[in-house]
Amino acid sequence: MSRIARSSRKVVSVVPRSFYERAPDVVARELLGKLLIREWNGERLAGRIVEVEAYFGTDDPAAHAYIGRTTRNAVLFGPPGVAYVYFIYGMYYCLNVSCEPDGHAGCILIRALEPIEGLETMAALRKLPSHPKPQLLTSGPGRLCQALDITRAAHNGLDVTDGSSCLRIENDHYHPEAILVTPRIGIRHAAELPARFLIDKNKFVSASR
DNA sequence: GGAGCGATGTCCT
DNA sequence: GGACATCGCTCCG
Repeated sequence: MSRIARSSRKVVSVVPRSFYERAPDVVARELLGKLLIREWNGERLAGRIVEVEAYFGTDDPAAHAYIGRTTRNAVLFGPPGVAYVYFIYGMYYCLNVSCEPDGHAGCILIRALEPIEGLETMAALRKLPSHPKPQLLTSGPGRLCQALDITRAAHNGLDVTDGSSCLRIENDHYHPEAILVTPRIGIRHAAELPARFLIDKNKFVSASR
């Protein structure tokens, strides 16, 4: 059985572009459990994606793509598997990944991670004391961008399907046991649409308001 | 532990 | 000029 024991250690690989070339709700559900990797000053920061939201294209009143293509949201209309980072409320960044084929808008908002590697560095980047409650590190879209030092200037337009990218998404073949679907959080328009996906019973999903 | 609110930059009308 | 896919701090029970 040693042969099985060896092969049970699955290969970790970057999630390919074809994964993102589909509808936002499909991609969102399947992104749960994947790893977000950030190479920061030679250190590897990593977290498991435990909460996401799907944003559709020009038909979705809550989506940035709703108003049509502009300089700010151009990434959404480009190829899939690209980071869309925007600045919100004068203080925070939010990380999305574009999906749908090139020319069609759509994205996934990464809302929460379960921190896996580099927790002390994340705490420092969040300006929290050493050994904080880990839930404070990456539970929330603004928080996780701060914890991984993700900014619009550095990361908007970055290819997350490139294995050499400082920001990428990998698959270690973890499968969530149960997934919950709820309405999206913090939006005015189309607030009733069930497009928020989260891993059931995971302690690192963001608190809803 | 929950509701209320202020901070603050960027984009679009 | 106003909206905004947020967060952390108050104040109150």
